[in-house]
Amino acid sequence: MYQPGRFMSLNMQFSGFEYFRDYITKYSTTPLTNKQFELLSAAFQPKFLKKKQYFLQEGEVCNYYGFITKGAMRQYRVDEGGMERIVHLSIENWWVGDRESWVMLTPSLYNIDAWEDTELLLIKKADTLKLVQEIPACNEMVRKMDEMHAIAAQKRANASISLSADERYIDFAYHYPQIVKRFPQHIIASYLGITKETLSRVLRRVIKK
Amino acid sequence: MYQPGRFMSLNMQFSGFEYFRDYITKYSTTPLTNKQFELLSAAFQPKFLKKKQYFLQEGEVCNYYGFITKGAMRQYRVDEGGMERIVHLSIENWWVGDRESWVMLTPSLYNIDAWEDTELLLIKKADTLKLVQEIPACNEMVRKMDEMHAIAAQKRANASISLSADERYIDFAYHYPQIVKRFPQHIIASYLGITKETLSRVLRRVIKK
DNA sequence: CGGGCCTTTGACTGGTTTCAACTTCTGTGG
DNA sequence: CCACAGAAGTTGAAACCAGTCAAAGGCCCG
Repeated sequence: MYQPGRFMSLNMQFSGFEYFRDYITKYSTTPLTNKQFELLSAAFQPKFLKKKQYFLQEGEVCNYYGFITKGAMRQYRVDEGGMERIVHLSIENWWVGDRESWVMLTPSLYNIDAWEDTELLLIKKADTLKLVQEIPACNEMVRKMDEMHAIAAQKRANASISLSADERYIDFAYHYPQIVKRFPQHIIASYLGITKETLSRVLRRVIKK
Repeated sequence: MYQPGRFMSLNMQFSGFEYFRDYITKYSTTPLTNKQFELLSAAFQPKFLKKKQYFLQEGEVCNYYGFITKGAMRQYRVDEGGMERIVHLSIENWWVGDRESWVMLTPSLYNIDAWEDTELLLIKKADTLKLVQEIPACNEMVRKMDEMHAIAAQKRANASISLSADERYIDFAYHYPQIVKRFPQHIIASYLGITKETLSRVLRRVIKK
Protein backbone atom coordinates (compact mmCIF):
# COMPACT_ATOMS: atom_id res chain seq x y z
CA MET A 1 0.00 0.00 0.00
CA TYR A 2 1.34 3.36 -0.97
CA GLN A 3 1.84 5.86 1.78
CA PRO A 4 2.96 9.33 0.93
CA GLY A 5 5.54 11.00 3.13
CA ARG A 6 4.15 12.49 6.32
CA PHE A 7 5.40 15.89 5.35
CA MET A 8 3.53 15.92 2.08
CA SER A 9 0.31 14.72 3.57
CA LEU A 10 0.49 17.31 6.31
CA ASN A 11 1.21 19.94 3.80
CA MET A 12 -1.95 19.11 1.96
CA GLN A 13 -4.19 19.05 4.99
CA PHE A 14 -3.03 22.31 6.50
CA SER A 15 -2.76 25.47 4.58
CA GLY A 16 -1.23 26.81 7.78
CA PHE A 17 1.65 24.36 7.83
CA GLU A 18 4.00 26.81 6.22
CA TYR A 19 3.51 29.08 9.20
CA PHE A 20 5.04 26.34 11.23
CA ARG A 21 8.11 26.20 9.04
CA ASP A 22 8.47 29.94 9.29
CA TYR A 23 8.14 29.74 13.03
CA ILE A 24 10.83 27.10 13.38
CA THR A 25 13.32 28.81 11.14
CA LYS A 26 12.72 32.14 12.80
CA TYR A 27 13.85 30.73 16.13
CA SER A 28 16.96 28.88 15.03
CA THR A 29 20.17 30.58 14.01
CA THR A 30 21.23 27.89 11.55
CA PRO A 31 18.49 27.37 8.95
CA LEU A 32 17.07 23.86 8.76
CA THR A 33 17.99 21.60 5.87
CA ASN A 34 15.11 20.02 3.99
CA LYS A 35 16.14 16.69 5.46
CA GLN A 36 15.90 18.06 8.98
CA PHE A 37 12.63 19.73 8.27
CA GLU A 38 11.16 16.48 7.04
CA LEU A 39 12.41 14.68 10.12
CA LEU A 40 10.79 17.33 12.18
CA SER A 41 7.56 17.26 10.26
CA ALA A 42 7.32 13.50 10.56
CA ALA A 43 7.17 13.86 14.33
CA PHE A 44 4.01 15.91 14.17
CA GLN A 45 0.50 14.68 13.63
CA PRO A 46 -2.48 16.81 12.69
CA LYS A 47 -5.45 17.16 15.00
CA PHE A 48 -8.78 18.94 14.68
CA LEU A 49 -10.76 20.19 17.64
CA LYS A 50 -14.26 21.54 17.49
CA LYS A 51 -15.23 24.51 19.60
CA LYS A 52 -15.52 23.58 23.30
CA GLN A 53 -13.65 20.31 22.80
CA TYR A 54 -10.95 19.51 25.35
CA PHE A 55 -7.30 19.26 24.48
CA LEU A 56 -6.41 18.45 28.09
CA GLN A 57 -8.47 17.96 31.23
CA GLU A 58 -7.55 18.47 34.85
CA GLY A 59 -5.91 15.35 36.24
CA GLU A 60 -4.48 14.14 32.95
CA VAL A 61 -0.79 14.21 32.15
CA CYS A 62 0.08 16.47 29.24
CA ASN A 63 1.81 14.02 26.89
CA TYR A 64 1.35 16.12 23.79
CA TYR A 65 2.23 19.64 22.93
CA GLY A 66 0.41 21.37 20.13
CA PHE A 67 1.24 24.06 17.61
CA ILE A 68 -1.88 25.92 16.54
CA THR A 69 -2.15 26.48 12.81
CA LYS A 70 -5.71 27.81 12.97
CA GLY A 71 -8.13 28.65 15.73
CA ALA A 72 -8.05 29.83 19.34
CA MET A 73 -7.68 28.02 22.65
CA ARG A 74 -7.71 28.74 26.35
CA GLN A 75 -6.06 27.19 29.38
CA TYR A 76 -7.78 27.61 32.73
CA ARG A 77 -8.39 26.09 36.10
CA VAL A 78 -11.59 25.96 38.10
CA ASP A 79 -11.24 27.51 41.54
CA GLU A 80 -13.02 26.47 44.75
CA GLY A 81 -15.93 28.76 43.95
CA GLY A 82 -16.42 27.13 40.56
CA MET A 83 -15.03 30.12 38.68
CA GLU A 84 -12.94 29.54 35.59
CA ARG A 85 -9.58 31.28 35.96
CA ILE A 86 -7.91 31.76 32.60
CA VAL A 87 -4.16 31.31 32.75
CA HIS A 88 -3.37 31.34 29.06
CA LEU A 89 -4.87 32.25 25.74
CA SER A 90 -3.40 31.14 22.43
CA ILE A 91 -4.09 31.50 18.73
CA GLU A 92 -2.39 30.67 15.44
CA ASN A 93 1.39 30.35 15.58
CA TRP A 94 1.41 29.68 19.29
CA TRP A 95 1.95 26.53 21.26
CA VAL A 96 -0.52 24.97 23.66
CA GLY A 97 0.00 22.55 26.47
CA ASP A 98 0.52 22.56 30.21
CA ARG A 99 4.21 23.16 30.63
CA GLU A 100 4.38 21.96 34.19
CA SER A 101 2.63 18.67 33.53
CA TRP A 102 4.61 18.21 30.34
CA VAL A 103 7.98 18.70 32.00
CA MET A 104 7.33 16.98 35.31
CA LEU A 105 4.95 14.31 34.02
CA THR A 106 2.52 15.16 36.80
CA PRO A 107 -1.29 15.35 36.50
CA SER A 108 -2.31 18.74 35.22
CA LEU A 109 -4.17 21.27 37.34
CA TYR A 110 -5.59 22.83 34.23
CA ASN A 111 -8.06 22.38 31.46
CA ILE A 112 -7.30 23.33 27.90
CA ASP A 113 -10.07 23.57 25.35
CA ALA A 114 -10.81 25.07 21.97
CA TRP A 115 -12.59 28.39 21.95
CA GLU A 116 -13.01 28.21 18.19
CA ASP A 117 -12.75 25.25 15.82
CA THR A 118 -9.02 24.63 15.82
CA GLU A 119 -6.33 22.90 13.81
CA LEU A 120 -3.23 21.69 15.60
CA LEU A 121 0.06 19.95 14.95
CA LEU A 122 0.72 17.56 17.81
CA ILE A 123 4.00 16.21 19.05
CA LYS A 124 4.59 13.52 21.65
CA LYS A 125 6.94 14.13 24.56
CA ALA A 126 9.23 11.22 23.64
CA ASP A 127 9.59 12.52 20.11
CA THR A 128 10.68 15.96 21.24
CA LEU A 129 13.52 14.44 23.23
CA LYS A 130 14.75 12.69 20.12
CA LEU A 131 14.44 15.80 17.96
CA VAL A 132 16.22 17.98 20.46
CA GLN A 133 19.14 15.58 20.52
CA GLU A 134 19.37 15.06 16.79
CA ILE A 135 18.73 18.56 15.49
CA PRO A 136 20.85 21.26 17.10
CA ALA A 137 18.61 24.03 15.80
CA CYS A 138 15.75 22.31 17.56
CA ASN A 139 17.54 22.23 20.84
CA GLU A 140 18.29 25.88 20.50
CA MET A 141 14.71 26.68 19.64
CA VAL A 142 13.37 24.89 22.67
CA ARG A 143 15.77 26.71 24.92
CA LYS A 144 14.84 30.05 23.46
CA MET A 145 11.19 29.26 23.84
CA ASP A 146 11.72 28.45 27.50
CA GLU A 147 13.61 31.65 28.00
CA MET A 148 10.91 33.70 26.34
CA HIS A 149 8.29 31.90 28.33
CA ALA A 150 10.05 32.64 31.60
CA ILE A 151 10.52 36.28 30.70
CA ALA A 152 6.89 36.65 29.70
CA ALA A 153 5.71 35.04 32.94
CA GLN A 154 7.96 37.36 34.91
CA LYS A 155 6.45 40.37 33.17
CA ARG A 156 2.98 39.11 33.80
CA ALA A 157 3.67 38.72 37.50
CA ASN A 158 5.12 42.22 37.68
CA ALA A 159 2.11 43.63 35.89
CA SER A 160 -0.39 42.00 38.18
CA ILE A 161 1.53 43.17 41.22
CA SER A 162 2.18 46.74 40.34
CA LEU A 163 -0.39 47.89 37.81
CA SER A 164 -3.99 49.00 38.28
CA ALA A 165 -6.82 47.35 36.36
CA ASP A 166 -6.79 50.18 33.82
CA GLU A 167 -3.08 49.97 33.25
CA ARG A 168 -3.13 46.21 33.03
CA TYR A 169 -5.74 46.25 30.32
CA ILE A 170 -4.04 48.98 28.34
CA ASP A 171 -0.73 47.20 28.55
CA PHE A 172 -2.20 43.89 27.47
CA ALA A 173 -4.27 45.32 24.65
CA TYR A 174 -1.21 47.12 23.38
CA HIS A 175 0.98 44.04 23.33
CA TYR A 176 -1.59 41.49 22.21
CA PRO A 177 -4.24 43.19 20.09
CA GLN A 178 -4.95 39.99 18.15
CA ILE A 179 -5.84 38.15 21.34
CA VAL A 180 -8.13 40.92 22.54
CA LYS A 181 -10.02 40.87 19.25
CA ARG A 182 -10.43 37.14 19.34
CA PHE A 183 -11.96 36.47 22.77
CA PRO A 184 -14.98 37.98 24.53
CA GLN A 185 -14.45 40.48 27.32
CA HIS A 186 -15.17 38.21 30.24
CA ILE A 187 -12.42 35.86 29.08
CA ILE A 188 -9.92 38.69 28.79
CA ALA A 189 -10.99 39.94 32.20
CA SER A 190 -10.38 36.55 33.75
CA TYR A 191 -6.97 36.36 32.13
CA LEU A 192 -6.08 39.76 33.55
CA GLY A 193 -7.28 38.69 36.98
CA ILE A 194 -10.14 41.18 37.20
CA THR A 195 -13.90 40.71 37.03
CA LYS A 196 -15.93 41.22 33.88
CA GLU A 197 -17.78 44.10 35.56
CA THR A 198 -14.52 45.88 36.32
CA LEU A 199 -13.27 45.38 32.78
CA SER A 200 -16.50 46.82 31.46
CA ARG A 201 -15.97 49.93 33.58
CA VAL A 202 -12.31 50.10 32.62
CA LEU A 203 -13.27 50.14 28.97
CA ARG A 204 -15.72 52.95 29.45
CA ARG A 205 -13.01 55.00 31.11
CA VAL A 206 -10.32 54.12 28.59
CA ILE A 207 -12.42 54.72 25.50
CA LYS A 208 -13.23 58.24 26.65
CA LYS A 209 -9.68 59.25 25.93
CA MET B 1 55.41 30.95 38.73
CA TYR B 2 53.40 28.03 39.90
CA GLN B 3 49.70 28.26 39.39
CA PRO B 4 47.52 25.53 40.73
CA GLY B 5 44.58 24.34 38.61
CA ARG B 6 41.58 26.60 38.76
CA PHE B 7 39.52 23.83 40.22
CA MET B 8 41.85 23.32 43.13
CA SER B 9 42.16 26.95 43.92
CA LEU B 10 38.44 27.41 43.88
CA ASN B 11 38.04 24.41 46.05
CA MET B 12 40.28 25.94 48.63
CA GLN B 13 38.62 29.32 48.69
CA PHE B 14 35.08 28.09 48.94
CA SER B 15 34.00 25.52 51.42
CA GLY B 16 30.72 25.70 49.52
CA PHE B 17 32.19 24.67 46.20
CA GLU B 18 31.14 21.09 46.69
CA TYR B 19 27.54 22.24 46.81
CA PHE B 20 28.05 23.42 43.31
CA ARG B 21 29.28 20.02 42.18
CA ASP B 22 26.27 18.39 43.83
CA TYR B 23 24.02 20.86 42.15
CA ILE B 24 25.43 20.19 38.71
CA THR B 25 25.34 16.43 38.98
CA LYS B 26 21.83 16.47 40.40
CA TYR B 27 20.57 18.12 37.25
CA SER B 28 22.30 15.97 34.64
CA THR B 29 21.36 12.40 33.86
CA THR B 30 24.85 11.32 32.86
CA PRO B 31 27.31 12.05 35.68
CA LEU B 32 30.17 14.36 34.83
CA THR B 33 33.65 13.00 34.35
CA ASN B 34 36.39 14.63 36.39
CA LYS B 35 37.73 16.07 33.17
CA GLN B 36 34.41 17.69 32.39
CA PHE B 37 34.02 18.95 35.88
CA GLU B 38 37.41 20.62 35.72
CA LEU B 39 36.55 22.20 32.41
CA LEU B 40 33.39 23.47 33.98
CA SER B 41 35.10 24.72 37.08
CA ALA B 42 37.68 26.58 35.06
CA ALA B 43 34.94 28.68 33.55
CA PHE B 44 33.90 30.03 36.93
CA GLN B 45 35.60 32.70 38.94
CA PRO B 46 35.02 33.42 42.61
CA LYS B 47 33.63 36.73 43.79
CA PHE B 48 32.92 38.18 47.19
CA LEU B 49 30.30 40.80 47.85
CA LYS B 50 29.82 42.66 51.08
CA LYS B 51 26.34 43.39 52.35
CA LYS B 52 24.64 46.12 50.27
CA GLN B 53 27.17 45.80 47.45
CA TYR B 54 25.75 45.70 43.93
CA PHE B 55 26.06 42.71 41.66
CA LEU B 56 24.15 44.50 38.88
CA GLN B 57 22.71 47.97 38.56
CA GLU B 58 19.82 49.25 36.49
CA GLY B 59 21.00 50.12 33.00
CA GLU B 60 23.87 47.65 32.89
CA VAL B 61 23.82 44.53 30.75
CA CYS B 62 23.99 41.33 32.74
CA ASN B 63 27.11 39.70 31.34
CA TYR B 64 27.69 37.40 34.29
CA TYR B 65 25.55 34.87 36.00
CA GLY B 66 26.34 33.85 39.54
CA PHE B 67 25.94 30.74 41.63
CA ILE B 68 25.66 31.60 45.30
CA THR B 69 27.76 29.41 47.57
CA LYS B 70 27.09 31.49 50.68
CA GLY B 71 24.95 34.48 51.49
CA ALA B 72 21.69 36.05 50.37
CA MET B 73 20.80 38.44 47.57
CA ARG B 74 17.85 40.36 46.22
CA GLN B 75 16.80 41.56 42.80
CA TYR B 76 14.51 44.58 42.62
CA ARG B 77 13.48 47.57 40.63
CA VAL B 78 12.67 51.05 41.80
CA ASP B 79 9.20 52.23 40.76
CA GLU B 80 8.07 55.75 39.89
CA GLY B 81 7.32 56.48 43.53
CA GLY B 82 10.82 55.47 44.60
CA MET B 83 9.65 52.21 46.17
CA GLU B 84 11.84 49.13 45.88
CA ARG B 85 9.89 46.30 44.30
CA ILE B 86 11.53 42.97 44.99
CA VAL B 87 11.28 40.57 42.08
CA HIS B 88 13.57 37.83 43.29
CA LEU B 89 15.30 36.59 46.41
CA SER B 90 18.09 34.03 46.38
CA ILE B 91 20.35 32.23 48.82
CA GLU B 92 22.95 29.44 48.73
CA ASN B 93 22.61 26.97 45.89
CA TRP B 94 20.65 29.38 43.75
CA TRP B 95 21.60 31.37 40.73
CA VAL B 96 21.46 35.14 40.46
CA GLY B 97 21.33 37.37 37.44
CA ASP B 98 18.78 39.18 35.35
CA ARG B 99 17.56 36.58 32.93
CA GLU B 100 16.02 39.04 30.51
CA SER B 101 19.12 41.16 30.20
CA TRP B 102 21.32 38.07 30.07
CA VAL B 103 19.33 36.44 27.28
CA MET B 104 18.50 39.52 25.23
CA LEU B 105 21.67 41.49 25.96
CA THR B 106 19.57 44.53 26.81
CA PRO B 107 20.18 46.97 29.66
CA SER B 108 18.68 45.62 32.83
CA LEU B 109 15.65 47.17 34.47
CA TYR B 110 16.74 45.77 37.81
CA ASN B 111 19.24 46.10 40.58
CA ILE B 112 20.78 43.10 42.26
CA ASP B 113 22.65 43.47 45.52
CA ALA B 114 23.84 41.43 48.47
CA TRP B 115 21.60 41.36 51.52
CA GLU B 116 24.27 39.54 53.49
CA ASP B 117 28.00 39.14 52.83
CA THR B 118 27.98 36.76 49.90
CA GLU B 119 30.27 34.36 48.03
CA LEU B 120 29.58 33.70 44.38
CA LEU B 121 30.89 31.69 41.46
CA LEU B 122 30.67 33.81 38.35
CA ILE B 123 30.43 32.73 34.75
CA LYS B 124 30.59 34.86 31.64
CA LYS B 125 27.91 34.64 28.97
CA ALA B 126 30.35 33.61 26.23
CA ASP B 127 31.72 30.81 28.39
CA THR B 128 28.31 29.31 28.99
CA LEU B 129 27.74 29.01 25.26
CA LYS B 130 30.98 27.08 24.92
CA LEU B 131 30.22 24.80 27.84
CA VAL B 132 26.75 24.05 26.62
CA GLN B 133 28.11 23.00 23.27
CA GLU B 134 31.00 20.94 24.59
CA ILE B 135 29.42 19.18 27.55
CA PRO B 136 26.13 17.45 26.79
CA ALA B 137 25.25 17.15 30.47
CA CYS B 138 25.67 20.87 30.71
CA ASN B 139 23.33 21.52 27.87
CA GLU B 140 20.79 19.29 29.49
CA MET B 141 21.20 21.01 32.82
CA VAL B 142 20.67 24.42 31.33
CA ARG B 143 17.56 23.25 29.58
CA LYS B 144 16.15 21.77 32.75
CA MET B 145 16.94 24.90 34.66
CA ASP B 146 15.18 26.95 32.03
CA GLU B 147 12.19 24.69 32.25
CA MET B 148 12.05 24.93 36.02
CA HIS B 149 12.52 28.64 35.84
CA ALA B 150 9.68 29.00 33.38
CA ILE B 151 7.39 26.89 35.53
CA ALA B 152 8.26 28.80 38.68
CA ALA B 153 7.68 32.12 36.95
CA GLN B 154 4.34 30.89 35.71
CA LYS B 155 3.31 29.79 39.18
CA ARG B 156 4.27 33.10 40.65
CA ALA B 157 2.25 34.94 38.04
CA ASN B 158 -0.78 32.77 38.76
CA ALA B 159 -0.41 33.22 42.50
CA SER B 160 -0.15 36.96 42.26
CA ILE B 161 -3.24 37.07 40.10
CA SER B 162 -5.57 34.73 41.88
CA LEU B 163 -4.57 34.49 45.54
CA SER B 164 -5.37 36.83 48.42
CA ALA B 165 -2.60 38.31 50.56
CA ASP B 166 -3.12 35.61 53.20
CA GLU B 167 -3.02 32.78 50.72
CA ARG B 168 0.00 34.19 48.98
CA TYR B 169 2.00 34.36 52.15
CA ILE B 170 0.97 30.90 53.31
CA ASP B 171 1.81 29.43 49.95
CA PHE B 172 5.18 31.13 49.81
CA ALA B 173 6.17 30.33 53.38
CA TYR B 174 5.26 26.71 52.77
CA HIS B 175 7.37 26.37 49.65
CA TYR B 176 10.33 28.54 50.68
CA PRO B 177 10.73 28.47 54.45
CA GLN B 178 14.49 29.11 54.21
CA ILE B 179 13.90 32.34 52.33
CA VAL B 180 11.32 33.55 54.81
CA LYS B 181 13.73 32.97 57.68
CA ARG B 182 16.51 34.80 55.93
CA PHE B 183 14.97 38.15 55.04
CA PRO B 184 13.08 40.72 57.10
CA GLN B 185 9.33 41.00 56.72
CA HIS B 186 9.24 44.14 54.65
CA ILE B 187 11.39 42.44 52.02
CA ILE B 188 9.15 39.38 51.92
CA ALA B 189 6.14 41.65 51.72
CA SER B 190 7.57 43.49 48.76
CA TYR B 191 8.34 40.21 47.03
CA LEU B 192 4.76 39.09 47.53
CA GLY B 193 3.49 42.39 46.17
CA ILE B 194 1.87 43.56 49.41
CA THR B 195 2.84 46.27 51.89
CA LYS B 196 4.73 45.59 55.11
CA GLU B 197 1.69 46.72 57.11
CA THR B 198 -0.53 44.24 55.35
CA LEU B 199 1.95 41.44 55.88
CA SER B 200 2.11 42.29 59.54
CA ARG B 201 -1.68 41.94 59.77
CA VAL B 202 -1.64 38.79 57.69
CA LEU B 203 0.78 37.23 60.14
CA ARG B 204 -1.39 38.08 63.10
CA ARG B 205 -4.33 36.36 61.41
CA VAL B 206 -2.34 33.36 60.25
CA ILE B 207 -0.58 32.73 63.56
CA LYS B 208 -3.93 32.54 65.36
CA LYS B 209 -4.62 29.23 63.65
C1' DC C 1 22.69 54.81 76.00
C1' DG C 2 21.28 56.30 71.39
C1' DG C 3 20.18 55.69 66.62
C1' DG C 4 18.85 52.99 62.87
C1' DC C 5 16.16 49.53 61.26
C1' DC C 6 12.18 46.84 61.64
C1' DT C 7 7.50 45.88 63.08
C1' DT C 8 2.94 46.93 64.85
C1' DT C 9 -1.39 49.46 65.29
C1' DG C 10 -5.20 52.67 64.18
C1' DA C 11 -7.98 55.65 61.22
C1' DC C 12 -8.99 56.75 56.76
C1' DT C 13 -9.37 56.16 51.71
C1' DG C 14 -10.01 54.16 47.33
C1' DG C 15 -10.07 50.76 43.93
C1' DT C 16 -12.30 46.21 43.12
C1' DT C 17 -15.46 42.74 44.04
C1' DT C 18 -19.93 41.06 44.74
C1' DC C 19 -24.68 40.64 43.83
C1' DA C 20 -28.61 41.43 41.35
C1' DA C 21 -31.16 43.37 37.78
C1' DC C 22 -31.37 44.87 33.19
C1' DT C 23 -29.94 45.43 28.20
C1' DT C 24 -27.83 43.98 24.01
C1' DC C 25 -26.26 40.68 20.86
C1' DT C 26 -26.23 36.36 18.28
C1' DG C 27 -27.26 32.17 16.43
C1' DT C 28 -30.71 28.52 15.86
C1' DG C 29 -34.99 26.12 15.00
C1' DG C 30 -39.76 26.52 13.97
C1' DC D 1 -37.96 35.55 8.77
C1' DC D 2 -39.33 35.94 13.27
C1' DA D 3 -39.03 34.30 18.04
C1' DC D 4 -36.61 33.00 21.58
C1' DA D 5 -32.89 31.23 24.51
C1' DG D 6 -28.36 31.59 25.86
C1' DA D 7 -24.33 34.19 26.01
C1' DA D 8 -22.18 38.55 26.63
C1' DG D 9 -22.00 43.12 28.36
C1' DT D 10 -23.69 47.11 31.40
C1' DT D 11 -25.02 49.53 35.54
C1' DG D 12 -25.81 50.69 40.45
C1' DA D 13 -25.37 50.00 45.47
C1' DA D 14 -23.15 47.97 49.25
C1' DA D 15 -19.26 45.52 51.28
C1' DC D 16 -14.47 44.54 51.51
C1' DC D 17 -9.73 44.16 51.03
C1' DA D 18 -5.51 46.31 50.82
C1' DG D 19 -2.93 50.74 50.55
C1' DT D 20 -1.60 55.05 52.72
C1' DC D 21 -0.21 57.98 56.35
C1' DA D 22 1.20 58.81 60.84
C1' DA D 23 2.72 57.51 65.24
C1' DA D 24 4.56 54.51 68.61
C1' DG D 25 7.05 50.57 70.27
C1' DG D 26 10.68 46.81 69.92
C1' DC D 27 15.23 45.29 69.05
C1' DC D 28 19.96 45.09 68.09
C1' DC D 29 24.61 46.93 67.65
C1' DG D 30 28.12 50.23 68.11
